[in-house]
Amino acid sequence: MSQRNTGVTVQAVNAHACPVREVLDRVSGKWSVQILVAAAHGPIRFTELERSIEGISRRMLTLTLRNLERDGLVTRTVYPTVPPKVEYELTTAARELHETLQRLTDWAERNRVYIAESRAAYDTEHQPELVDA
Amino acid sequence: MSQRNTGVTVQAVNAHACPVREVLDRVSGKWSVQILVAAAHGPIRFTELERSIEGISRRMLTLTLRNLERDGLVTRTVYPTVPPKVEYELTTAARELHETLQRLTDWAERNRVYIAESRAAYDTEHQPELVDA
DNA sequence: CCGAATCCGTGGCGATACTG
DNA sequence: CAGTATCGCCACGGATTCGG
Repeated sequence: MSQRNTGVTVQAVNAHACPVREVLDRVSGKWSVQILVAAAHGPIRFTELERSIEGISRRMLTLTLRNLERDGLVTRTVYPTVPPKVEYELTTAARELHETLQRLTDWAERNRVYIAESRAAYDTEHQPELVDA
Repeated sequence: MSQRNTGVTVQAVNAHACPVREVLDRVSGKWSVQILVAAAHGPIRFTELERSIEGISRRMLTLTLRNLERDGLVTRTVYPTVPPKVEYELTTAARELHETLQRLTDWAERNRVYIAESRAAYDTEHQPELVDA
């Protein structure tokens, strides 16, 4: 729909080039991963997510969930009870993604110290402005 | 601590919690991954990177390289020749990261169609604004 | 050839308030 | 309980210009 997309905004241009970017774009959000992790154990309710994630706002929780749902990574189930109840659950694709992300976690933990030291070293040499003056 | 933590800006709060975020934060940049990929084959010069990446500006190439260098992911070697020559090379840590990222690529390629369809389906149901008015 | 410095637009995200 | 709507900040990144 809508032939006149004046913007095209990356997507078509970039998407084909590198599939990694595609993944990263949808995981690089500030909260996406934490939601995936929090929901990894099984179906979880909105408020439970909100409390288990610490620091997330209602707004961002909603937005991120919507995006994940849109990408087919979570399913949203509404129970029309008296106090509304909504459960979110990871799809198969998301669970596979979650596993893959754990490889990254491993890497991060193995290299965390190394990176920290690298930074420290770099910052020491390249003193911000030390204008010895 | 922190008398006036008007912002605190993530970091201290988030860093410890999830190592994945740490990785993502330094890979989520628009160009980081592409640089890692481009430099995966071996040492590569600044201008070579600039041309092989397509669409990157000099500024972003420099900035991203600096960050990667700071994190100990690339080494920067300057040859004080007449026309300056600078080569960038991945460190061991970066090469391991690069491998890990390929798992993500695999996932992306396996689920690319699924995601596209999910999006299409979602966008069809949740008609943007169809305000039938 | 390899950068650094400046200006500026875009959008991700937080804070707050309102709804069914 | 589970959202939606509105606002405003600011980091990311693009364009351009200057320098060794």
